[in-house]
Amino acid sequence: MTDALPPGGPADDDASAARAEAEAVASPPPKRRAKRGYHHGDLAGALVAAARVVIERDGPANLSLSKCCRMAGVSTAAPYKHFSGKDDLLRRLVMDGFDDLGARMREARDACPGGSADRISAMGMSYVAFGLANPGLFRLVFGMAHEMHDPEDEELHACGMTCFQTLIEEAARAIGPRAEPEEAKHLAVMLWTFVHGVASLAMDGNYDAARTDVDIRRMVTMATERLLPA
Amino acid sequence: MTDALPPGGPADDDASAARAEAEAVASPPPKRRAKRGYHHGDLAGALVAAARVVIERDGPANLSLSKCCRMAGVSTAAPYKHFSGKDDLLRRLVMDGFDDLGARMREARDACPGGSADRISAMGMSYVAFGLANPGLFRLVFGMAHEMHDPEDEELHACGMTCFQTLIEEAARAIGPRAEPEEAKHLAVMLWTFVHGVASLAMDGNYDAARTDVDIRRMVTMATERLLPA
DNA sequence: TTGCCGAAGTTAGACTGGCTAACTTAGTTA
DNA sequence: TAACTAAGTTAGCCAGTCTAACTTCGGCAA
Repeated sequence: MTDALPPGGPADDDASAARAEAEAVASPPPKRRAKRGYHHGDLAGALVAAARVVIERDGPANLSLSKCCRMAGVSTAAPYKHFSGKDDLLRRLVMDGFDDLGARMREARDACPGGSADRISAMGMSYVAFGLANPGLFRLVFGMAHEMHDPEDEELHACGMTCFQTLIEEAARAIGPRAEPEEAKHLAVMLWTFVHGVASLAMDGNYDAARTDVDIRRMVTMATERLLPA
Repeated sequence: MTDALPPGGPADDDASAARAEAEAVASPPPKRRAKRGYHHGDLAGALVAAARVVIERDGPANLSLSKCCRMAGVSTAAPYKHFSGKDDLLRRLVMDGFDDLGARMREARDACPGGSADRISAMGMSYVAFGLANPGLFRLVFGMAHEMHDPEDEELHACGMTCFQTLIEEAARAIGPRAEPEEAKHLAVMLWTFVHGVASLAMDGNYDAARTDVDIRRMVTMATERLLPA
């Protein structure tokens, strides 16, 4: 991969968010002030923050509850007072991830002065930027999640849907006022598919591996234009 | 996800290949005939076959060497006579995966009577079909592999490149005789990106999760047409 | 034919990680 | 201020990766 990401864009926001979270790992927040002795104050939050750090540093496969515990300075049995197990902690991460991603996409859309095509490109870029800034989380959200979570988990499902819905709305606007719901949905799926492909391949280093100079912004813009119905 | 896959197509070939391998797990091949006593005969092959079964049944995250050992009927220390460790076995799977995928793409291309666009669509469909038939392997090949393998591993890299090269050639043919190498490469990346997105989202159940009826064949054909330069 | 050598198994065990049970600590509330 | 409860702790089980040291067996050379 090469460039194509804004130097002060959402990617950096994400990175600094992760950094801020990293600091929160060891120290509880001001509210609910505990003296940081026997009781942590906000262990659940600290574990989530630690997990986000580990997941990016070592990859989702190498995330262990023990590591998170060590980072938070508690025993390995402590998490079970807040989560039913490792999977439950990961579920929390996935839901937060969906929320974050959705927020960034809406931000990108709202900050875009252009027409529908531009807004869709901007949302696409924010999707890709999110993946590149949080590859571990992204993989967790779209990949591993299905291996371990109940497909009937409606709360989790709703988080993902909220995200997708934003894109469907914009696709409907691009088609025009006479857009049929199914048509907009299909267009949204196609656009989503493309940016998801970009994010996945870029993230996993496959563009690098293919030794090809890929200008992500150019490619997303071009694909959006071509995929939108004439 | 819904349909869009040929009932007798490559997906079934893949499935039956997996089944054949499953049978090979416990019994050594005729060559190098061992009496199946102390010595296994082809433990390396049996472990790879077992891993392919487990990876699809339980997901890559839940693959354990121990499980493979149990399936092959050997002790947990036995694999270390053939592989340097779990990662080394996975490396073998990834290389086999690339080889398989490349072979299927070339088959699809050669079996296609139409023009360039049709051939590219056919290759795309075979890529998606491979992902759907071997989701665990696909995830391993394109995802987890980068978490654990040396980026300098040239042998592994070459396996992936062979695959990608096939698509570049076809992209060049689509552009025409005056295609510049970079142009063909960029087109190939874009096409690859789309089908990779399709495979990833379909595989992980995200189309289902989005509660959208997606006709994969139609979408791949349409996207290929639109993404090819007019 | 025999005997030795090496490849391919084995058992035992160190170490890590997930998770539980039983206990302890300390903040809140009557 | 006593008791209740939330949120920690230690100890320990089980599964998994990997190593060290031992055993088995097949093939080859004397």
